[in-house]
Amino acid sequence: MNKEKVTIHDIAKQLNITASTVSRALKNHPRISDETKKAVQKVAAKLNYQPNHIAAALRNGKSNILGIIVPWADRSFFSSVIRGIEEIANKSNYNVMVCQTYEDPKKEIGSVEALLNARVDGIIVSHAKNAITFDHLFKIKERGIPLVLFDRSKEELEVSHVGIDDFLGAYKATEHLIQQGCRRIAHFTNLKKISIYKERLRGYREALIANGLIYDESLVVESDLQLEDGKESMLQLLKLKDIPDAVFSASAYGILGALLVLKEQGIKIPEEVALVGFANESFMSFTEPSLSTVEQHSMHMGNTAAQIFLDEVTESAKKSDTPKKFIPQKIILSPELIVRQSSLKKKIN
Amino acid sequence: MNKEKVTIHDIAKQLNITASTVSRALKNHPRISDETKKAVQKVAAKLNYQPNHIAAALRNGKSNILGIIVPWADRSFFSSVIRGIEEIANKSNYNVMVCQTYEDPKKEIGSVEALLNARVDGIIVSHAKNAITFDHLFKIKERGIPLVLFDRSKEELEVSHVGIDDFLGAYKATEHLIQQGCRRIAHFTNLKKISIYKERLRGYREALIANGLIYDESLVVESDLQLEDGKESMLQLLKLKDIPDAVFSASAYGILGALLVLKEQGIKIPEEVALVGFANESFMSFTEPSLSTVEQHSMHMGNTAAQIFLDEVTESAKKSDTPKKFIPQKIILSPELIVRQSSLKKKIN
DNA sequence: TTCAAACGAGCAATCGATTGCATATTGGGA
DNA sequence: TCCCAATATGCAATCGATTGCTCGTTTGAA
Repeated sequence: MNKEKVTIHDIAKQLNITASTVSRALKNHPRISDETKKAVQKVAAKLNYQPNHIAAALRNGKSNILGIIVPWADRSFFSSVIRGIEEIANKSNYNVMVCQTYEDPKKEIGSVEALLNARVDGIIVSHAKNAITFDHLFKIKERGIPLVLFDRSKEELEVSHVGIDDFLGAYKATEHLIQQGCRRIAHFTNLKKISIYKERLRGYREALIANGLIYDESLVVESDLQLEDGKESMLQLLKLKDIPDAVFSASAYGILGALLVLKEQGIKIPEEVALVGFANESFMSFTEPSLSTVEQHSMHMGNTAAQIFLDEVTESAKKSDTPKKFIPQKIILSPELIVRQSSLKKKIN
Repeated sequence: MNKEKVTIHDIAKQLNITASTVSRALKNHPRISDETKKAVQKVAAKLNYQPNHIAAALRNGKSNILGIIVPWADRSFFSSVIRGIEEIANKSNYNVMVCQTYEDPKKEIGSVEALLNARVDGIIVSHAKNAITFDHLFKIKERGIPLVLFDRSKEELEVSHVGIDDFLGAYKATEHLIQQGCRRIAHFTNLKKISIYKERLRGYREALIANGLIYDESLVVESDLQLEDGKESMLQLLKLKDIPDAVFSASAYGILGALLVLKEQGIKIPEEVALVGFANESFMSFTEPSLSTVEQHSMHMGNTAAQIFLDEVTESAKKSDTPKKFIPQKIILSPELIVRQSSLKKKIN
């Protein structure tokens, strides 16, 4: 029933010492005697004292909260990254605050605002695909708050980033399709301002060329890469005189859309059209046929992003006599091709 | 480059007024002249002033953060609920802080601790299935912080709760299977301490009895209801002399496990075994055949939970001369059966 | 003309933890 | 015995926003 707040002052009063001493005792300050420390701990426990982090945050200028902004928290890619971030952050006593933008640039700006207002100590972002400006991200940097981007990045931002080698992932995927005997490989892409899709497109293209195939623009379909977009794109491809014998989508939901359309039309996968997606969403192993895709090591990506953040805060905590210019880290993880039924024409012996 | 913090004092200095006035002006206090208000707003904008919510939080004793604890944020049920909560909470200027427990009771206790330390203004929880004690939840109540449970509840807690009518959902699902001609209907359940599974089991049982079928314990399989559990449970059922002609699972992943096993064994769905799950995970419409299930109106559940929270904070904000005992609200939403291929033996005309 | 009410803004305390600097106590060496 | 150095705490300011109370001006009604 001790309904309300127990503060260090209450503890101090009980022991006839000051709050300063209590504060130091609780933080195991070397100048406090062991005797006092024990006494303080005992009383703290007895009164069920809970430190007020807000007060500490105000005084210290840090909240021990790490902000995360993602388009969707329920995509398995993003949720794994979040989990990876939490794993590392929690160990260093940070809590995370997750904001979803639902790919809406306005919501993204609002989220940045909210996190900044909550005085988070750092922000990890994978920005909305159709972001128009990046002023809000610049703002974070200007405020001196560590900013780490993952997956989707923006060169101009001069900020740390962790992603996968999108080019390589796409290259591997495309090459795999070629090895399976496909010759007219279509690609679903998104041509907005973010580099990952450009890189995937480039990987696709280079793989074609390296294998003596031509890069045919009519086989490259641009969209938002969601489920419905994937369906439409596939329908569009089916209207061609000469339909493709494979589709490599830069997204998971995109390839799912293709799969649903093909099944509806009674087109055989992978015999007539082979499919490979990008990102390892859980549903991809449950579809019929199961979907080949490019695994992005999302959990590890989260770990890495969190680690970069931690490095940056501890770095900026050091009083830098030499102002030491900030060098953003760019970390590129290696993707892995996961081959499932949707692209396996040949038997593996 | 105005690297650091602009405070109301900086604004005050520029205008030769005091911080009090600035504070009031920004909050549109009636006792401040319009002239002053405009001047303050102008300077605030010019200096790019960002209010420090932490300071306000300390002073006001409220952080405007709403904590959410869920087992998984990437299950579509939970992520929809979270979205529903955010929708309402954001409108009232609350930010949410989401913690995942991964069904681990220890993590759940840690999450409560973390949220309490962050001084959240309320906590909305769907607790871990295998929770052993509920002391941590009691603690929230004792601290006078609004607590709302959703989906999974705990009677003893005397706390507001929003859920669906699990009994009815299960009843409908079971009755539907019976109408489709199934006579030996198995059930996947979880017999831990939470009532939702008990209610679903009861709904299943009552539906059987009401339709003149017997309740056969050997057809009720208990597990953790995850994907692997579903597989094992199905395998177990297949060992019976007389295998069931339908399975109704109290979870989505459980029924998916059943589906995968049945397909592997070449057993036809729904002809030989019909399937119905619970909770509308997105993958359920992509499987082959697509899976029938019970929709829980998750977004609406989130809206409701957030609304209850808002009601409770504004309620407790009123200085209650009459201490007015707290009456927890219990809100039960109505579930909806979604019939897909996995349970549709008869043609619909 | 007079006085109280209405109005606008300032003062200073407060929220709780933290921390640089000052102070008090003790002990040991010269 | 004296003095310096540890050692253990206390003092008071600070972080930034908020708010009850006070004080000086206006304004309008009697």
